[in-house]
Amino acid sequence: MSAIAATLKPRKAPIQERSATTVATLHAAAIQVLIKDGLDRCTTTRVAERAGMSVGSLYQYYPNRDALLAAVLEKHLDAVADAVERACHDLEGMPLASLASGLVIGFLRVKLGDPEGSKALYGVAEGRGGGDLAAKMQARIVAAMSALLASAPDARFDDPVMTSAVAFSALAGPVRLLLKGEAPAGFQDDLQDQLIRLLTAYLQSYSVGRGTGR
Amino acid sequence: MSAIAATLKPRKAPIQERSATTVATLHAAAIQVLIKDGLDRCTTTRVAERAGMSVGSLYQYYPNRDALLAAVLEKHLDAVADAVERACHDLEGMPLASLASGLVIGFLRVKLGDPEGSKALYGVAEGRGGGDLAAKMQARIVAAMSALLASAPDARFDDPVMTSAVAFSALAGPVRLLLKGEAPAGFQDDLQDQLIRLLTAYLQSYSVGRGTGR
Amino acid sequence: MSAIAATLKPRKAPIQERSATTVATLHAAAIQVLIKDGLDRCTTTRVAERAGMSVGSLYQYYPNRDALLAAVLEKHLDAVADAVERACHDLEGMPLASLASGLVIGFLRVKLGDPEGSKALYGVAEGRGGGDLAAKMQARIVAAMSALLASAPDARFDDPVMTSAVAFSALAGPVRLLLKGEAPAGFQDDLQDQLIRLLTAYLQSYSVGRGTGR
Amino acid sequence: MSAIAATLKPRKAPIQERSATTVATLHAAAIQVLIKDGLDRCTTTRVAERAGMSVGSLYQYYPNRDALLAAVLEKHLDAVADAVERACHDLEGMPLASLASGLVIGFLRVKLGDPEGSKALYGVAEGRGGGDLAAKMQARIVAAMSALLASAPDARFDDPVMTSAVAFSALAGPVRLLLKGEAPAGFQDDLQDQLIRLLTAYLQSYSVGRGTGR
DNA sequence: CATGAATGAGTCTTCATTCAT
DNA sequence: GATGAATGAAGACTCATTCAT
Repeated sequence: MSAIAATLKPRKAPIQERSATTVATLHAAAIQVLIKDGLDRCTTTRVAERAGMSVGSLYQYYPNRDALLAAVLEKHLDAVADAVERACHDLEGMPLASLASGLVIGFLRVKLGDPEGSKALYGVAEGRGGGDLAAKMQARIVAAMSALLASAPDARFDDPVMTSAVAFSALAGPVRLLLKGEAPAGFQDDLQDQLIRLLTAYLQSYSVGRGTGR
Repeated sequence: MSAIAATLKPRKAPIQERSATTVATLHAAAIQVLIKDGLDRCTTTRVAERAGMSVGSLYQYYPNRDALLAAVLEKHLDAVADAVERACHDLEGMPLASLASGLVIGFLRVKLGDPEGSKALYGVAEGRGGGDLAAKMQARIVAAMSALLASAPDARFDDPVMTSAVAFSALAGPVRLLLKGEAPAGFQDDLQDQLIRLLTAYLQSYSVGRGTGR
Repeated sequence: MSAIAATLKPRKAPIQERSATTVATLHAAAIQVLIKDGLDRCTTTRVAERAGMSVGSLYQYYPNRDALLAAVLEKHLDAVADAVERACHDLEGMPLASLASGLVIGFLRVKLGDPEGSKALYGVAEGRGGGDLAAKMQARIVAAMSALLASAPDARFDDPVMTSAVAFSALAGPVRLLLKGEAPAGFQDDLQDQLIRLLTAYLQSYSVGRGTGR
Repeated sequence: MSAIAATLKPRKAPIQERSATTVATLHAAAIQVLIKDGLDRCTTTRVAERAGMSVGSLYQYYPNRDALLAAVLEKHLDAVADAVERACHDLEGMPLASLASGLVIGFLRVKLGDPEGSKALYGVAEGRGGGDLAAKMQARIVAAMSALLASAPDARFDDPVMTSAVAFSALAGPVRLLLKGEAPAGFQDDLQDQLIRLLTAYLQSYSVGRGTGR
């Protein structure tokens, strides 16, 4: 974790119920403002207003604007990592084809569950601290997927970490395209099938009985 | 083109040599500042300073900060689109495996040619106007790739546009990961091979004599 | 009200005492700067400085410089309109000669009460939004005077609105001359008498028993 | 003439024909820009552009922006003074009633001859140097009118300067109202008659055989 | 603890003016 | 003389952050 990242930590742990509620309200408000007004106009005042409290209160929970945004982003990324980890756990020991569809379905569910929110957070992820959080999520996912791949009965991965990182980011690309609204018409309709096909093909290139692939 | 995008147009065409130089200097300066200080601190003053001229001169060529950044981004995206289009042209009529490696190699060459610059521009692409430009690049690339896929002798694509969009964005994902520095150690070493494998596998799932795949 | 005028409205109503004080301070400061430095150099920073507060505070109460100036002007014009309306009310039913002197005295009292301020505001009235406000004041005054003229026992006005508008602006002309310092020496000494004479003569040209005048 | 006013003088006398033409072009351009864009946006560049020349050329004829505007204003005010002086000359020795209508008609002709231009110049007259020029015009007009009043066979003016100053500014008030667009509907139709009535009544209050009036 | 007014550093942007070509 | 690119001082305005109430 970078030196800066330390200052991005929430000021107080939400121990008491009120705090937890407040923080949740703040998160929701931040996302709404992000969606409605964009990153630049997502000011502390606006978020507080949306959350029905004063700026001062916001600063009771976060030392600064970036910390708030980082927290919101982190929550989202954690949700994504959780979903993928869970999927990985459930798919343990299954054949490649199942892994592929299971992972894709799990990933799409989290990402497309709140498309607006997901989209809005891309911008946040570019900013200060965003990279660290994204890397953290990557690491979790790659770890979980690596383990999963290693457990696949019908394939042999010489570098599961690499394969996982490529595989996951390869899924993330098209999803980003869709969420950012830069995709061609009808993209969403076929996306899941195509991603499954993509991932399946990629993973099966490592199938036992197919050679190293190269 | 959206109404806003119109205001992002450069103020005067760099016809005269002096202007051309100035604009080029401005571009270079902007990228340097972007790399060194980040998007938020990439202020008009700083860019002008770095370019060795006054703010006023900057505004002689761009109506506002966003227009400058958009121009820089556009140049980059155009270069990428150019590279991919060129690759597509050269690969016309070749078999799937060749297409895959040709495209990956071409894409990586542009993107990794100036990794710092490429990285810095991700942030710009998130901002106002970035989406439009990215979409434009996407469209060009998808068009070129679609045509290419249709020309492949050993495959039949029922929806080449979809396939192209997925394929390209699937390549873009891992590259972004690498450039943003969120990738695991050693990622870069194997990236090209992995992307070729990924793309080859995906495209070959459409091979003649393999069924529609669905 | 024009579309632009809407953006000239004060940002928050000075409900609380602190706010009221702040606004009043701002008004006073603006006028002082206007007097001392002129319209062009009446910058938001200068006004705030003079008011002993930061620019930010100024913007807490006015969305922009024009709004502040408009508010100051409006207050002045309202005071003028108030004074004339009051005079009109008090003069109801009195003969022409009394109306004339009553109106002139009332008008001069407001305008010459704070000559410096009045003078400084002429420039503001030229700017954006000034016309609307001036027109508003005109309308109020013309309405009040029209009613008054209609009540005069010794005259018959076929077009009291026209007569009022001409009468009032005819008084305003010489006053402006005086305040702007463009008048000959000794102008002020005789001004009241001359204006009374002017107005009396004009109104009495409509006296009953004198014919329509034309 | 104030110290500042010295710097407002045109840089070179328009001796050569080209200069004269250029200056005239510049004047016309300035007024057009003033009308179209307003005082604030009447920039040197815009005026030069409109005049079909470069900013540099503009500065060949005027040392600064204010000098240009002052020159334009002066020309206008001179035209007004000229017109009134001419009228005064023509009306020499005529009775009060004739003076009044002659003056009003002459004044309205100049002012309403180019209403747009006249209106645009009100703003200029508020600015630096405007006051001096206005005062100069005032002085000329008052001088001419004073002489005229003294020549009237049917009246005796104890303070013709005062009377002239009041009379002229009393006419100017309603005209300003009209030009600024702050007048009630139908104001223009009756304006001339009303002003004649106003002036006639005022002057006739000094008629021989009516008492001093006071 | 909550509030929200006050702060003021930091941006963007404009435009009068100059001067090398 | 004409040109118009370059300059940079100056101004409007925003918003993260603080702290008195």
